[in-house]
Amino acid sequence: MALSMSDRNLVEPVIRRLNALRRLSVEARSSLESAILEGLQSAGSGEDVISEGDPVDSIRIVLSGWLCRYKTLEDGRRQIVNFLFPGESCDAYAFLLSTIDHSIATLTPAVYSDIKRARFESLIAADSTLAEAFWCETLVNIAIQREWAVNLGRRVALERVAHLFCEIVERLRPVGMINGKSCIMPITQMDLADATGLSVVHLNRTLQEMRASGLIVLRDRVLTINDLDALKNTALYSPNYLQLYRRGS
Amino acid sequence: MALSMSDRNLVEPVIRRLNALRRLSVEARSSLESAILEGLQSAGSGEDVISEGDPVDSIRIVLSGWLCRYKTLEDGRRQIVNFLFPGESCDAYAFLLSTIDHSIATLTPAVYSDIKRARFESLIAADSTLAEAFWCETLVNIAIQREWAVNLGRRVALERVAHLFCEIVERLRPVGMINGKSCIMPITQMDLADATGLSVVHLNRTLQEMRASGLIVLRDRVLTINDLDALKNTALYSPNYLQLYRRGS
DNA sequence: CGGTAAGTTGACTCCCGTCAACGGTTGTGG
DNA sequence: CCACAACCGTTGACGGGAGTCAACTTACCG
Repeated sequence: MALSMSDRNLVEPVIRRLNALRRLSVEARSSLESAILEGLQSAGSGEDVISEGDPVDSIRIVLSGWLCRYKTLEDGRRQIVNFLFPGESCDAYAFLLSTIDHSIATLTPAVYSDIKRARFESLIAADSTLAEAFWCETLVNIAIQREWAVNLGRRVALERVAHLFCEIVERLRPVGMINGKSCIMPITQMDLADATGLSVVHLNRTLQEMRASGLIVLRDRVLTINDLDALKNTALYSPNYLQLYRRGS
Repeated sequence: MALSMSDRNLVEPVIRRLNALRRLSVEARSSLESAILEGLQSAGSGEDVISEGDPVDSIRIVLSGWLCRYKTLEDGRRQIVNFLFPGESCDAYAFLLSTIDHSIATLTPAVYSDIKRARFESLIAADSTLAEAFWCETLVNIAIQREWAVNLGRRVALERVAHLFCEIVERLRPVGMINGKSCIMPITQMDLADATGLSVVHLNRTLQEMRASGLIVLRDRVLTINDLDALKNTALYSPNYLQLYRRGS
């Protein structure tokens, strides 16, 4: 696959994200960039990137598009347990276990990099800071996962959807995907329902309610939040779990 | 603190658990045992071991008793996001981030070991297999966390409680805390409610229903499951996420 | 013996799921 | 160019699962 300038632009948020977790050396950054560009993949919308039970032998890094981790019950009920946004990596180190316990799918057309285990291991062996940065990302992911449990277990529908929107905004911001008070919301209401543990019908009604009260504007796949503090208040949102700041190395 | 034979017996499940994730050398096992015995702590029931926002500078390993990870909303709603059973470790490597996003509390009187960061780092630096074993535990924890999201988001009350019981049994079994078809259930219905995202009243009614249909026997803090397969069926339980088997090293 | 925590039950309410129908948009093929 | 299907969003009607409030019992403990 030929490299283009736009590919390079896609890689930049990945580096920036990891660099925010652990300051990376110039060499680490460039070797990471090379590895990412080598494994470039693209996928259409609604495709499984990896399925529950598959053996894990590579890691993936999202460059553009939205993906999700999800699990399904025997009878078809689906729960999205997390989103994967541009700049985020999936399952670094997951190959330490034998198989994967959940599936990952694209929710939009997406570009990502698939880095084989051996390649990844040599990458992190050469630079312990890089290894730590990936581990930090994993740890932040557990924290997000915990907050999702709180969201699903203890918030009512309105709070739940509000909280999800707050989190999405805060996760998209550092990768430059927020324009002023708006961002693109490229997924369906069914996806949002599966992420919040609601039925599609009730999710739709909750969105209506949020529109009516002026909490959000959502039209033509664009989400606008005029008063983010108000949204955070109704969500009982507390940002500390996202660890959006750097720890002293 | 003087060492006793019973302390040694408590450490054994920890070693066994980690050894199941990665085969440990004799030296690794004994150095781990020493580190654990050095940091021995005990706590009464209902005590916070670490609170949300605290800086993290040590890891903890549970030797006896039940603990939980939980988060609370401003208005007091509590969600237990995971349990910590004997043999399990909390937050190995969590010090890579700055502060902890949730609290950990004892649900029963407990004995655990508190190993300082420096001690832990020298331990794993000396043996990479040990380091990997701890990472595997962390990865299994994420998988459990994901399954909890599914449980809270997509199962109804009866399925939810049934699933929790299945998981508890499968996690207690490898550390020898299942006697035949029974185990001790040392926590209150409020704890179970907070773990399943239900109100205490509704959890109580769900337990009644499970008792009436013969799915469980729960009396005097003893849980008996006569037909585990039946329980798993009503829970839509799929065990793969617990990774209870060893991967080829 | 009083006080507190845990478990249980009834009554009532309402949030949310289910079922169903309808409109708008997109894309596709005849 | 139009018919048709498929997908998505929306709305109404209805029912039931789960929350809330409150009272009562039992056990335990100082």
